[in-house]
Amino acid sequence: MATSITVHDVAKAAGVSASTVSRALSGNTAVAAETRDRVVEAARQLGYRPNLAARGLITGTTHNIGLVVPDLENPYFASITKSVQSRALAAGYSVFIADSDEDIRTELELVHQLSKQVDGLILCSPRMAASDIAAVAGQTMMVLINREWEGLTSVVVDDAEIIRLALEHLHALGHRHIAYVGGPEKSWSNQKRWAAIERIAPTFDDLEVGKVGSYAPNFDGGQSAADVVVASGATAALAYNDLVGLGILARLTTRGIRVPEDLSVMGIDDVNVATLVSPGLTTVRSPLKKVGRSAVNSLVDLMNPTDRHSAPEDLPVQLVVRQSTSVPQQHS
Amino acid sequence: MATSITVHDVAKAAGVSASTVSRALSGNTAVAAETRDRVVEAARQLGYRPNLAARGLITGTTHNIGLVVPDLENPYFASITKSVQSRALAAGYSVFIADSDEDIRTELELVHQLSKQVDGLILCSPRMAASDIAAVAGQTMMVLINREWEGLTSVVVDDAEIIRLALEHLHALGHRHIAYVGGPEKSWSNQKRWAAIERIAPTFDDLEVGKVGSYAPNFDGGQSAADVVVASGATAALAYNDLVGLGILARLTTRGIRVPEDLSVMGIDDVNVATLVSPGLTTVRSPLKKVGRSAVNSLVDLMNPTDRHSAPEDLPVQLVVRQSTSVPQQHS
DNA sequence: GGAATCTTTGCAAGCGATTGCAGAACTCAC
DNA sequence: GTGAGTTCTGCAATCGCTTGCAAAGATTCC
Repeated sequence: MATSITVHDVAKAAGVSASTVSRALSGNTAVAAETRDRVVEAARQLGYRPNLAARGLITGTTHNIGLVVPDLENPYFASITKSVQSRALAAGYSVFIADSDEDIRTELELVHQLSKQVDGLILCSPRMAASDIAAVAGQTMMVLINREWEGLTSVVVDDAEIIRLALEHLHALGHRHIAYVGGPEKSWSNQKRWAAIERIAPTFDDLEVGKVGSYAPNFDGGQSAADVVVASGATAALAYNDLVGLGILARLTTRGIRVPEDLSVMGIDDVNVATLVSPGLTTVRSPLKKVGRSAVNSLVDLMNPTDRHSAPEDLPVQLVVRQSTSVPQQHS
Repeated sequence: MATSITVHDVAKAAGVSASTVSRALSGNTAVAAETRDRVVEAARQLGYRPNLAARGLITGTTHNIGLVVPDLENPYFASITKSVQSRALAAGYSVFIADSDEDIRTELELVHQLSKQVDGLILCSPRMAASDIAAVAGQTMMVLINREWEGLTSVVVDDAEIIRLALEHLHALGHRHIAYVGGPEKSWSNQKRWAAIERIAPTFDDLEVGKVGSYAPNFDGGQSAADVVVASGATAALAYNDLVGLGILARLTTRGIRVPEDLSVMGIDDVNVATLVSPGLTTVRSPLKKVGRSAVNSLVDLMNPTDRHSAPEDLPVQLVVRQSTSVPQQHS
């Protein structure tokens, strides 16, 4: 591989010193117009691109950010990742991606690996211990998604409102016994959602919401949960997220249990696969694109304390009714 | 933010020089066992993590790689991304992610931005012009996925075999008129697949395969294509990929056209959402996880020319029959 | 015991950029 | 023509780390 060209090459070509090249290209300091043109032209001809590592060494800023997610194949995180990447590009940052594969150890490892080569980190649905988060936060700028921690900036969707919308919908349909299919115990969102249920369920007349196990937050988890849901006698299932909902749907179909006639099923998030299935999955939509964008904005604000801060976006959730929920029928 | 600790801090703490710290921690040069222990202990206590940018500056290697994909929300690329990330981590590399959003300009822009801060690049389904690829390849180590270019390493699944398996399956069921629903014109895979069809279709008795338009390689693209497929009079549709297949499925369901009774539908790739729908989508599976892993392995080999090269993996494709294909029925 | 060899360590240079400082060149006014 | 004030540019230091070289100390061998 050809050894890449440096400021010195450009300097030589333009007949100036390296410092002049630096100044001419950065534009921070005054350089004679004629000189600048000569430098710019030389740089263009040689195809010069500054070595960002070297620059970072001296300026102390890499213009890189890191994003840690539990599972890239989960469309929920794929959407967030996509919007983070897109917004970061617009803001002049490159992004390191790290998939912890739902594993706490891996997550921590990745965070450490990344923390030294980025200006800031976005942790999405982190499972790691609060103490570890705090430790890393002391060294690196950090924004949390779907988790809060004192003193740290975070972007969270309103879990309580999600739950309220979901319960309201099911209750309005006439359901009085609902099973909540829980996600990972360590998941902050899962905890928040269950807490919201315990708080909000009593506000509805005659509504009983039971919790069913803890399952992996994906299709397989839903499949595992389905039979337990059926056995619980509930007339509706509210899944931790859409993938779990889809897993339940699939398993029920296999068993010949009709949705929504025999059992209503709801997801949460409205990831883009929720529309693909039939019956379409009723769900509560989280504004994933906004979440990612907002996280980057917050992080950029954090990293450039001098700039004017962008106003925090609000993150509205919304009930999306499809075919997987209906009025409960009497069991035979 | 606390200024991070350097070799010098560790050196002072351990009562040695910076160079000794470097040697003790890297293990490349002999260091007295007792000294090493002291250094390691000091480093551990201080939580020292080397500044990789600084190291990269001198060793000329960043231990970062870049991955460019057209669409992270597409489960096909999500799977590849996940396996690339995972394998890269195991090999000691961090990965930059770049989503070009199917746009050639963005893709080129991202490649340039990344090329200066990585040891190597993986380009997944690049749409960019061959000349641009060549230009970048001159500066940065590079591995291509789903595209070939003279002199460059690439990882490709056997499109001809995919097509052969698909046509064989549909022909065996009795289909004689098949519609191929094309993906993006600039997509190398799409070109290869259609070329394979033109070559292989004639080897089957009495088989006619027509091409239907060019559609976005996603769910929406499939929905757009469905009506045209129906109008073409084909008894089976072979989609450019699973998402297009799912889009077709959804649109047909909406129109009340039964699958597979009225029309058989096949996808390609077997992305992990293909199982979620009913009827399940018949498809030809590409070994996505292996593709990602293999790309990283090749890139690592390229970047470390001295090491023993890993044997190239073979990437077997496989027909997966689900419920979306069957014997064609006579039209009323 | 002394020369030769080996091991261990520190000094200093340098990776590719940025930037404070100071000198050179130029302008302008008196 | 001289001094003051501007502009522009180069020197040299620096960021955090690695590494060639050489010196110092330890060990071996005759």
